[in-house]
Amino acid sequence: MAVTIKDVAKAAAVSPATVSRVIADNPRISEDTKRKVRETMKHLGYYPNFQARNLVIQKTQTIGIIMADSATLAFQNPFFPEVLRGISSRAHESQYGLYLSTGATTEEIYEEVISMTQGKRVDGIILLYSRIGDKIMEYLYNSNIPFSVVGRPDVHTESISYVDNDNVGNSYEVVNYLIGLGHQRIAYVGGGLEYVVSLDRLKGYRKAIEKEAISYDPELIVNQSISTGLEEQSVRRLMQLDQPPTAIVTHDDLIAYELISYLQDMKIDVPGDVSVLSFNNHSLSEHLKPPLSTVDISIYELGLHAAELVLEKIKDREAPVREVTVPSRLIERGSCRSL
Amino acid sequence: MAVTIKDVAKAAAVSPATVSRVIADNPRISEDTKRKVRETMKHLGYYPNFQARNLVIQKTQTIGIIMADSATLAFQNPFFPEVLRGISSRAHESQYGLYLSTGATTEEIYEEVISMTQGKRVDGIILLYSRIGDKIMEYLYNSNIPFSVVGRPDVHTESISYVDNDNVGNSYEVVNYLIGLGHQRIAYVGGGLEYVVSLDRLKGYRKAIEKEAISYDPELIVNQSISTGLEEQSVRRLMQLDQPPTAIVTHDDLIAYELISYLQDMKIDVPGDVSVLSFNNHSLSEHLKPPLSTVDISIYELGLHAAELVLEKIKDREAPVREVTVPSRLIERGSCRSL
DNA sequence: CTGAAAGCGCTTACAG
DNA sequence: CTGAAAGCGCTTACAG
Repeated sequence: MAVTIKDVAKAAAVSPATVSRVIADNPRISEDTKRKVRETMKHLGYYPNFQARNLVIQKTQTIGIIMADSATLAFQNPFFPEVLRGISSRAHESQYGLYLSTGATTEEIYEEVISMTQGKRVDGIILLYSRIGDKIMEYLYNSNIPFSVVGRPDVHTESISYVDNDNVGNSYEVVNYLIGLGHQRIAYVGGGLEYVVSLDRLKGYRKAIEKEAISYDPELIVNQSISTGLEEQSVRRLMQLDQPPTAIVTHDDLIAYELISYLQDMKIDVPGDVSVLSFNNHSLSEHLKPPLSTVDISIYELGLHAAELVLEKIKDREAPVREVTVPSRLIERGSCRSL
Repeated sequence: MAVTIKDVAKAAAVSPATVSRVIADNPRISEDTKRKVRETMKHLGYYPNFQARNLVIQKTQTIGIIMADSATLAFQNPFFPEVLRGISSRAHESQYGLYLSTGATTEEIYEEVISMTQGKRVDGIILLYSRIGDKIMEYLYNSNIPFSVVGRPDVHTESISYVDNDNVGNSYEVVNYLIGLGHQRIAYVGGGLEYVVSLDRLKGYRKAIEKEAISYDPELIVNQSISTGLEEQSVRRLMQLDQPPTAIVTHDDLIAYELISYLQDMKIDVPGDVSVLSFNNHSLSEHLKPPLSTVDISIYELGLHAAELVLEKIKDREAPVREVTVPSRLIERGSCRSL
């Protein structure tokens, strides 16, 4: 079959141990034999077998990436590829590979995580979401497996490495911005309340509202499950309120445009009648009409740091837990107007 | 450390061989001992070590996924997550894992492919693109490694399993549709000419044009590299032609909307002044203004079959090469008008 | 129906 | 500076 370390050893007239040491660039091996061995490796087309190597060193040099159920819309969202690009970049730098969860349901993914960690397929895990009462995170936490989370964990927050934006702060700032433009009736269309990011943003929203002594009106809140699209009906309900919103904050650019299309169907102009503000800064948002005011949350950086954090834990299990906050910035474009 | 097959054997008072056979559900083991062993496995929390298992059976149960350089815009595009979803689904069904390339440049990715295949990290490869003169495909082909391609290979076409749309046909149909609407000056904004899909679509375009004895005008062709966005300047050039196009075919919805935004900047109305037609049917395209007429190319199916094809090759290296054509359909919306 | 032994392709103390 | 040997955690002929 493939050429092994033994073949190289024989051809180079050294022992397999020596070949192994040459691969590891062990300083105790003379330059002469290194050269000789490397030549025959090249000549024979030798490539080390990871499985064998990993088995003995008890590592895999790979990181498992767990996303929420792939059946969801989250997949349509550019968030995933972009965060992956950040992760890839950092992982590649340290010669780590990426292993992806393939399950479609929460249960399947849970099984996968157990099997990939227990079965030593990966050295650590990046959780691409933070959800309330998540079994997978709980398992990871209890098993003392190196992992990091994109998003603030709702429990054990102090003992888990994670990367996040300042979601409460961002949301506060954004709502405050709208208030500054003269808006008082501000709706919030968020992701499902099982996600910590949604809860945090809702908290920031509320803080900003109440600071101005505007009363918090639950009617103005739509919590759209992340797996379905935005429902036209929710938008309709919102706009048919006795006091409809004059501004809407939403959690993703794609959702924002879907929202805007429903508003247009109802002959409601953006930003003429209603201002819309969003998160994620999709590459398209500057080109569409209206150009969307949105918060850039540095998705690539999120991925980069998530990788950095697991890597730290993998390299040293006693490494201190770290929390990284990645910057966000509001990009003002044309979808909001002052009253 | 972790509990191994030996621990289970000891606890269940059988040999490691027997435990191994129980895991494999070998029919020669009595139901009695199977039950006993399974219980102690459960009790001890045993999970098989993949590395060890894979080392002896000489398989990995994982598929490597190679995308074009991650530095590109292709990543912003929903194509990648959607095709991945299709692949995941099929892979999960057969209990195969997914291993992702992380390199940012062609050269890095090439090195990775060699190391993941030679180093036995994966059993097979899915190439997510087909490019002219691609070194990676050439290597895969020559090394007799199981692989499949999303997109028609430009060489060895008969000896490689791949899945594709009928790109020539689709493009022909689409251009023909525009001609049917009365258009004669039809521009084509395609991806880079290094991709077979772009070449094929251009071929279909040309066929449709020439069938009507409309002369092929190179001025109407823009071949945008896939890694950069569409350049405003190219659009400007197109529209400042002596005889500017009345319709534009473009290769991706996101690009189409970027194009449309440039046209709007130039006070050119879509579809009033120019019709626009695209490929990929992004989930957003029905919601935006104008709703985009686009070709749905069944991206999910593309992934599904790509996985199916490698799996066939992995399971049986002598399995016949197959070519799968996935259906496409033109979705007429509001971005084209008849002259 | 079950076990002892060899082996997958590596690494790494230990010895020299 | 290098080698022989043991071992990582499994599987699988071979034997009984």
